Amino acid sequence: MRYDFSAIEQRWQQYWAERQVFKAANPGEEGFDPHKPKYYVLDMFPYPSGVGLHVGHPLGYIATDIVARYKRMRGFNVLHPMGYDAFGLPAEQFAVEHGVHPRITTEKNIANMTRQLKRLGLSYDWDRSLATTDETYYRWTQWIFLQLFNSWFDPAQSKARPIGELVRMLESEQMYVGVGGELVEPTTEGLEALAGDPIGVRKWHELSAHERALVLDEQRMAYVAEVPVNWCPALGTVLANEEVTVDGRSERGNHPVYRRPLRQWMLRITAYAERLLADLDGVDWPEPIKLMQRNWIGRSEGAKLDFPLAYDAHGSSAHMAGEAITVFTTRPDTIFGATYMVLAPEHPLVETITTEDQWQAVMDYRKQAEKKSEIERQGNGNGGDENGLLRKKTGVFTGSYALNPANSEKIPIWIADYVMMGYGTGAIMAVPAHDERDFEFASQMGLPIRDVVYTQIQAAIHGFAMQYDPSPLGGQDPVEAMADFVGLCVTHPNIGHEEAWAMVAQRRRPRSAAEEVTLDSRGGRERRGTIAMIWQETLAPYVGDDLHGLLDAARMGRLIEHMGEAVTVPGFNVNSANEEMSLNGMKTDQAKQAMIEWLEKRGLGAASRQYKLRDWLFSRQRYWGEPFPIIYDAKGQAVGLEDKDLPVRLPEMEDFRPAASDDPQAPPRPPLARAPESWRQIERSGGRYTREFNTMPQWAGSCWYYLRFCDAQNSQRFVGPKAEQYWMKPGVTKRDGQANTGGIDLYVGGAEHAVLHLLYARFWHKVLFDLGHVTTPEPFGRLFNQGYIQAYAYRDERGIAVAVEEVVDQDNNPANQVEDRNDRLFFHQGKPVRRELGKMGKSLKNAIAPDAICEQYGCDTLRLYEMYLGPLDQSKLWRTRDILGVHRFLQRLWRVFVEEETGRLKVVDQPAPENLRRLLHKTIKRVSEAMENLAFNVGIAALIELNNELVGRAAIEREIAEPLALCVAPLAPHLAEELWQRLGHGESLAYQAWPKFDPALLVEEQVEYPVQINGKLRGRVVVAAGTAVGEVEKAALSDQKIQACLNGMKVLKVIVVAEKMVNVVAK
RNA sequence: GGCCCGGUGGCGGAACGGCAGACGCAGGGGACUUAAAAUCCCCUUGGGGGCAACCUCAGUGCGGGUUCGAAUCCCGCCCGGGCCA
Repeated sequence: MRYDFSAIEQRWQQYWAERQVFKAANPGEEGFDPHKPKYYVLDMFPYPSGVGLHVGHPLGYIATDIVARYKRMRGFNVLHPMGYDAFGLPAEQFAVEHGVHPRITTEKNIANMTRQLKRLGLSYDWDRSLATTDETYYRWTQWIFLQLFNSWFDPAQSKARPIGELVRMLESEQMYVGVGGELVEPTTEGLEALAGDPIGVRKWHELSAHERALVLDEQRMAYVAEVPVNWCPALGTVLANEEVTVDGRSERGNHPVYRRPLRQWMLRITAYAERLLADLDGVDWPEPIKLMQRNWIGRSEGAKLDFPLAYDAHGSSAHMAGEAITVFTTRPDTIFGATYMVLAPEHPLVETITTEDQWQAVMDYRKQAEKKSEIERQGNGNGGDENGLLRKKTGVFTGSYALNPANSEKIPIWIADYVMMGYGTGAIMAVPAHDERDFEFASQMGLPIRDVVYTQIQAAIHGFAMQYDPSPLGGQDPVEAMADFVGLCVTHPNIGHEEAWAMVAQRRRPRSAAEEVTLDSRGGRERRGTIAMIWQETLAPYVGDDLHGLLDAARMGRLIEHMGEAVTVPGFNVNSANEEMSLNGMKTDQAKQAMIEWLEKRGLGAASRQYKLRDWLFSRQRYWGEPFPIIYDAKGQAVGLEDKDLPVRLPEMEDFRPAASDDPQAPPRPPLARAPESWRQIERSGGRYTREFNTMPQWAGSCWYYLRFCDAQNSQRFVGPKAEQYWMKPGVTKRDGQANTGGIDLYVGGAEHAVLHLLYARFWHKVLFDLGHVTTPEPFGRLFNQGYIQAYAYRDERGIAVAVEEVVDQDNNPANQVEDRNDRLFFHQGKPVRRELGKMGKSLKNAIAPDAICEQYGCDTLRLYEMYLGPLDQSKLWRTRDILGVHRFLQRLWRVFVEEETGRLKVVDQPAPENLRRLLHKTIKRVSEAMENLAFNVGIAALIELNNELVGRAAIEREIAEPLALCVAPLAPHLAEELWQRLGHGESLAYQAWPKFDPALLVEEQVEYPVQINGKLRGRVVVAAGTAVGEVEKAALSDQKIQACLNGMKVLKVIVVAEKMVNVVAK
């Protein structure tokens, strides 16, 4: 009887399904055991694509399944669910292309993927399965949106609160409303209180109903704003920044994306920037992912300050009086070097400040800038465009000037598209000497470049220039003298410039250790000459062939312009003093601090923190997404629906296509605007309302599915509190021993979701946490990124990928048989193709479906093979040929238990030989460790080793057989169940206790010590386990071979590492 | 350009700072077979030596360093991949 994997796998999959072996009971439900700890292990749920799974997808699913099965055997209540992220662009694009309703294709795709997943024997609790497109699911996505809509972020408490609480604060006059509709705290202390409330501040009861609504809308976590967005006419929708590639194209479909202002729903994720940063410390995630999130949030420390407008000479009118341009800078230490300002073309002040002379040019420029994508605008000069031409910075002078608050200098205000409205304040102070883009712009436009920060060397050159006088040098080469001077200043920072000059002039130099070192590494040459040479080399790029040009530039504070490159590294301030203060000589950090203090004292600015993170653009002009639970009254005021109005169902529509266009100016026309009137218009308490026509982005549904899994059938709440508290309770300690604040014990998925999904989900979770709907501050306690499965792919002469299975080598061998050889040429339909390695998938046409592998070898083999490929977190190459290796292992395992000819069980009830027992316990230890570390490749290797020992034996003892079957169970569950049953057990092994190893059996009776002499292996000695270190040393030294090797040498020291090795240090 | 991750036989990969190459694939040899498949056994990092169980030198991208001892830790490079500009 051979290993009949298809019969075995079918039988056990049926058994598991019929008996609901993997159903997880919730607290309070029948079968729930409150004494067990919980373990929540989750996969990033897939998008149900039309082509189904390839073998790359289940890599993570198999890993989590192994963990789930292992944890069950370890006595945990395991929550292990699966579902589908089924809304969104790709589903809709597919539907559009095939002319079928997305619901139909989505359902079909889900059915197919479920079938594929079930075939892999994954132990999901399928009763908890969901799709984000289910009405019973998106009803709650809409409910969460309403939570956002009906809450505001209270900066005082740094948390979201119900908007009703804000209304009460306004009503009770704990809060007023400012001129711009912003919230203002009543002043109750100090001089300001005596002076009364600031001008323009109003109290709640002074506002009309409409005004009140506007004030509240400004504060909501979900709000509407007209913002510059990424408009993709070809897809007929706007996209989030994260969905736009570096070249300004859509991630889906690679269409051009344009920047234009549109009214859109936004989510106030920026309010959480600080907490999203800080709370990363409480979770156990890969450091690179944390880093990517930190970079994305992009906190920068600096100052916000005002540049007052200068309105004297150029006939600027009185309406500019008192106006100022607010800028944010991370380099307040360089304010003295700000020689001009730049506004983003869209900046609201542009129209105010532009003079008549410049009006036409400025307006023309604005139009031009609008057409460019943000990425085009960002392009810094060193990048070329498609034609290899350098992208030039562009800009126009507005005709107006501002006053530099540090030195009261009048500086010109320009507009340029390299400044973006969406970042900072949409205006910058330009410091060309110390910012690359400003430098480039200034060089191009002929604006002044003033040095205010020098590196050590530059400071020394500057010092030399100030001291320089050719007369005392006699015949000495001035370049040599400068090298001497600079070297002296840099190596002896305490020597003043005058003193240094005096020494150089007299050719006297101190000797020091620093010089010795420099000399030694170069070797040999005459001391003074060598050092001078080195400094001359260092200075060569500064000097060029024009020392006097350099010295003149240095004297005038234009060294950086002379050098042709901005200095952006920290250094020492120069040329930075006014009547009240001086930064000169300060280090950058110190200068920043001093400048901020001065600005604050003068009321010109203050320390400030900025984030790169933008608010989340939440509207899409597509059909296949969650409709907003929002309606508009006759005045266009947005109103949130009530719970009882949910779900807002997607209307049935014949034509759900987006209004795609090639015209960047085409207006967005969401498909829902064409929905039947009965859907678009609703009556409510006598008024007529219109629905919101946008839909939510794909990320919405994936922001909270892990919560729904805890209580997937709940029709009363998005998740029941008991279920949430149980399954989402932080249960793991981080690997550094600190408490974990995240609820999910293990979350496995690809690193491509590092910033998008993970940041959005954390944001929603925190809002829900603040509002009291969930009990942990973070959702994902431990995150693990699995690597990709790569495969060879082939491209023809046009660079188009061709199907792998149609490629052959020069001898007509199928490519996948010889792909790892380097002497092969490859052909597709007679034409040569180029081989490359890439992530397995549709686009490279190198996908391999799991179904065929399951057919040929069984899914236990597939599971094992995927895990055996290598470390889970690394990318690895798929080679179908190698599957045989693990398949043979399972065959041999079968034969260890079952006699092939008769089908008789080979297991005997006798004690096992000592050496086998020891090997078994060592194996249990290795496999257990592998399970904990997700190092399944190593665990499988251990099992293979044990099995190789057993394979020749006529019989196998039960004390070996049973633990072996249990150890195999998480990895190859079907075969393990079959063996377990044949061993005489009536029940599934899914909840059998994981085997324990006996530490006593791991201690060898004898220990072989390798003996090294001076770190080189020279022999071995065998001693009894536990032999004292001194005895081991004696044994090693008296060993014949070691004696021979030590012949004539003097033993200086012997290092004995207990149970490890001996190293003899001899001479 | 900055940051992050990686680089070990023909290949995938093992290896708490302690015997480099576990385990698997491919390859070679053998057994059983009419033959094939399947199965089983042996060999397989490179150079040199030995009839031989073996001996010996080199060796974990390159160059330095720390250490009794480095694939592993540190510094500087090179190459590949990723993220951000």
